[in-house]
Amino acid sequence: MTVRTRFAPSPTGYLHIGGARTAMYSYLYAKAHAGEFVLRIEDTDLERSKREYEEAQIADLKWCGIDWSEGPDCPGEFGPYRQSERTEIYQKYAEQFITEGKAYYCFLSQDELEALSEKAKSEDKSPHAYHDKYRQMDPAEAKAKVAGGAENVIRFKNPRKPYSLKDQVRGKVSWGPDMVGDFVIIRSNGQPVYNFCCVVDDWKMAISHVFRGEEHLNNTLRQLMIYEALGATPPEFGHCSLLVGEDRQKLSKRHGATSVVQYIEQGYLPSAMMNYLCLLGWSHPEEKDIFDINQLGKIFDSARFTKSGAFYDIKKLQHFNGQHLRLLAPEELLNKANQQLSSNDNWNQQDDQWKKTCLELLLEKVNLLSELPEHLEVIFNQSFNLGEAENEALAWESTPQIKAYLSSEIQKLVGSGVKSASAEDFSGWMNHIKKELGIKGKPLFMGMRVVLTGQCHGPDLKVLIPLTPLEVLGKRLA
RNA sequence: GCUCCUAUCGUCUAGCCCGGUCUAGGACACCGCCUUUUCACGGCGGUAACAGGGGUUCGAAUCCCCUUGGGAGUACCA
Repeated sequence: MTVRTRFAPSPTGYLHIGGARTAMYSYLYAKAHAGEFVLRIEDTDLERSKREYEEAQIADLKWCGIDWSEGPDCPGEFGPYRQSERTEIYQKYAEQFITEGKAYYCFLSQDELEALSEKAKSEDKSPHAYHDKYRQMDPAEAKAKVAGGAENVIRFKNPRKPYSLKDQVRGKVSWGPDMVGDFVIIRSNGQPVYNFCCVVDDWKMAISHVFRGEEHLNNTLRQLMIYEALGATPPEFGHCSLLVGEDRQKLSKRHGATSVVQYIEQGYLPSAMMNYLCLLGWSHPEEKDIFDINQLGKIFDSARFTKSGAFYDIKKLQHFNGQHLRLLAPEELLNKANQQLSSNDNWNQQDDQWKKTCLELLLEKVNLLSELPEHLEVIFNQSFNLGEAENEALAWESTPQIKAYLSSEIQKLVGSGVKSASAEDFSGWMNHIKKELGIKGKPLFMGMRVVLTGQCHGPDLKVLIPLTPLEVLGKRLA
């Protein structure tokens, strides 16, 4: 049997990092088993679903490096891949359930429903205890009522018996007979409800393995009932641990940046993002931490999922990003940096050789590409705030000599029409200061640094100075 | 309330299924040292955990029970 997994987002917002993670797990699992991965859009909530969100989520998924062989944008033999385009299918099975006595029409109004829930609650019963008022109604009578135009929903007739499941991550999970009531499968507007269409789709699309967040664990009970009513064999389920915030609650917008777009904008690398997310709820058999998820291959199997919720730690993500950044090939790094710095004139005016040298110099200082502009300041900044350490270095008696010498040297170079100093120029200056002025050690290095950059620390001077325009150097000395 | 899930350093986790090799390993963060005549990168080292209580056993992080904590679900959302 071919392994077929799927990711089934609702287009009601941007792709969430938790969604990206389960999508990745499903994708990796399919890849590990030479299977197929499909994308299905769950847009049965007409009010909240938007086509623009569907497009955005597809773009975000692609950015993550996740690819599918079937989906709304590349239909296969199991289509259509949008639930809003599959209503007749759901309708058909709902009607089948009615004729088989596995579901029934319910005419409870919203108000009645609320009153019934209140009543159940006050009697210390489950809220759904009285939602089955029409369960025993004569089917012919109900049908006539529907034909007469009475507003109705279709409720599934709970078999009221225990169910259990062998979950790929949780092991055996079981439920007692009255955890849920007779739940709605078709709304009064004719639209099917999640638990129903999810099952018919997973079944009709021949999905073999379902990986999703733990918040769906209890839904699985309802879904198991529907599989049974359909006479279908349920897929394997794997309910992954939740991503949580600092308060240990399910990650949501109030915890900060939770959409993958936000990380795209902040200049994170997809490889780092996926690597980090992958390790939040799964562990590498060889305890590797930095890796390319696409090289995982057969290593990715469901046995290594973690059961408890994982705190989403941006600090650690940043570390992963830094690691992946330093692993990038120079060409690739240049491309990414060009994207990140597309509006930075100082950067755009330079040639590729300059940029590459510069990146090599600055890379060790950043975890994020978006930190590059501030580090570029050490090259282009013309005014600066002197701190305590800088003032101290400027007050050394040797520093004014260095400053005077360097000023005249730079003046000379400018006069000769050169735009920047060469590495030879720089070592020449250093030798002169050492030999002719007799300054060495800390006063030499720190003196040159503070006079040329206005700071006591920063990147390697002998690489930095040739990158810096003489014009800037001149202004700083003045 | 009810149902389900869950519990190893501050955080992510390895180990648990198949008890002894665990004076519990790695990573982030933090601290120190080395490297760098600066900062960072890198290297080395340090602080730091088996929720509690009962069993079972010669022996338990590992098996069983209870307690406590945390989370999720309880919709005509997904």
